[in-house]
Amino acid sequence: MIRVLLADDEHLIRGAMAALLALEDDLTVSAQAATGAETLAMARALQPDVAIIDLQLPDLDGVAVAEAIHRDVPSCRTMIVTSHGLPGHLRRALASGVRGFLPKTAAAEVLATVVRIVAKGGRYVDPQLAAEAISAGDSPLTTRESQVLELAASGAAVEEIARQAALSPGTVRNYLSAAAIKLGATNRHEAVRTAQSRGWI
Amino acid sequence: MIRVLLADDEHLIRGAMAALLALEDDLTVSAQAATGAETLAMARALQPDVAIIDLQLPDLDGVAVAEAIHRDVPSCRTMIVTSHGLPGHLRRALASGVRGFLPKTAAAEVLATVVRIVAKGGRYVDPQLAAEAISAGDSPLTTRESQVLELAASGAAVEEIARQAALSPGTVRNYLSAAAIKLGATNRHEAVRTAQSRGWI
DNA sequence: GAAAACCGATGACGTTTGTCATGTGACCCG
DNA sequence: CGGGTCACATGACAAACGTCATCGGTTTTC
Repeated sequence: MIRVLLADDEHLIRGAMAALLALEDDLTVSAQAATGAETLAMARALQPDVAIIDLQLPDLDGVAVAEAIHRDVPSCRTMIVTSHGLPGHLRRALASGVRGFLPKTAAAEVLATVVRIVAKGGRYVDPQLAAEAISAGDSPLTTRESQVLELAASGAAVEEIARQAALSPGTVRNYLSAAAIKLGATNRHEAVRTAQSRGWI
Repeated sequence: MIRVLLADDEHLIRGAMAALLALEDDLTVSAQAATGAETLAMARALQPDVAIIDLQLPDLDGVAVAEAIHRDVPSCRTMIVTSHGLPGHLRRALASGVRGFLPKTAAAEVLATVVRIVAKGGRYVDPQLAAEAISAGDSPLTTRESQVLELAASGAAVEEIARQAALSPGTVRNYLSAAAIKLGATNRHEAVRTAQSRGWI
């Protein structure tokens, strides 16, 4: 029997997925969590075989939770499910040892299959997403460009960004300009949207 | 037996919700749809008792689908489920005759209950969301302010917005300025974010 | 029928951006 | 050790933006 930990902040969805998994004879949902901290605590306490983690959790990023689980509960394999299938997220997830990556647009039937594959130590990535991730390539932005662009994502003015990043306003504008050029955008806001759509910030 | 039509573009979620509803003896999921057009076609063909519609569908807005169903299949009651519980959406939905409104953060147990209430002709709105909708109030933006702000949401420049809205650039700036003031924002981008967070655009 | 909104436009103003040239210092790699 | 990349900064200029005053026309409302 494969023991599953289910983490998703949307209660309705979490319950629905539990119902879906309950249909399988060889799987059992032994715990559910709504936040990253809760997920981690339950993984430690119950040592499940597989943790299914939503990428968007209120406190922590799903990938960060997975990383923490790998560190604290090495026997527990992890897989990510997400609404927004962004190449950047997939890249980050795989780099941190996540074994399964499934967009919520995937067929309902595959969920149990992927859980079994992951439980056995295998890997599964949604084929379409994998293709996108390969064709999208890696982020062309430097560390600082990413950071500044991330701060710009909230719509803050240059001065505000400069304060938060402890940089001079002129430097901030340079970084934003460089990022926009690399992303083929005509201004910072377009650049923010592009970077977000590829999961680079 | 209450016959349910389930519409959600995320296959995994749709399947999971179907599994959840299948646990109830008095409910049956008679059809599933992934797009607005599909939903409408199935509602016409099968005349279900209740349609559960996700707010975000690839082609049409969930509320628009509900409206079309009310027109074409008056016997079918509708309810909306959504990831983002925005007051503006709730307002729009209720105005167009939707009888149930549930954020996906609601408890899984209530789903079947709400379906039964709606099937009987009753209404159900998530209490927390209702409170937010009341306290948030209605949009202070005029038609044109909303429209221009919506175009600005994509990060387009004033000239681009002016072209798309068939307005002069100066007029666009006036509307954006007025909208920003009404929303207490210091620039258009902050205004866009504020308006989006309240479901006003 | 007047007042109050809203729509659309223009011109002017100061501020904020985007862009470019240029410089310094740190670090890594061949 | 030298070249390349990155981080950070400054100064300068043109373009875009935010704001305000003001105008005329329509619709809604009291």
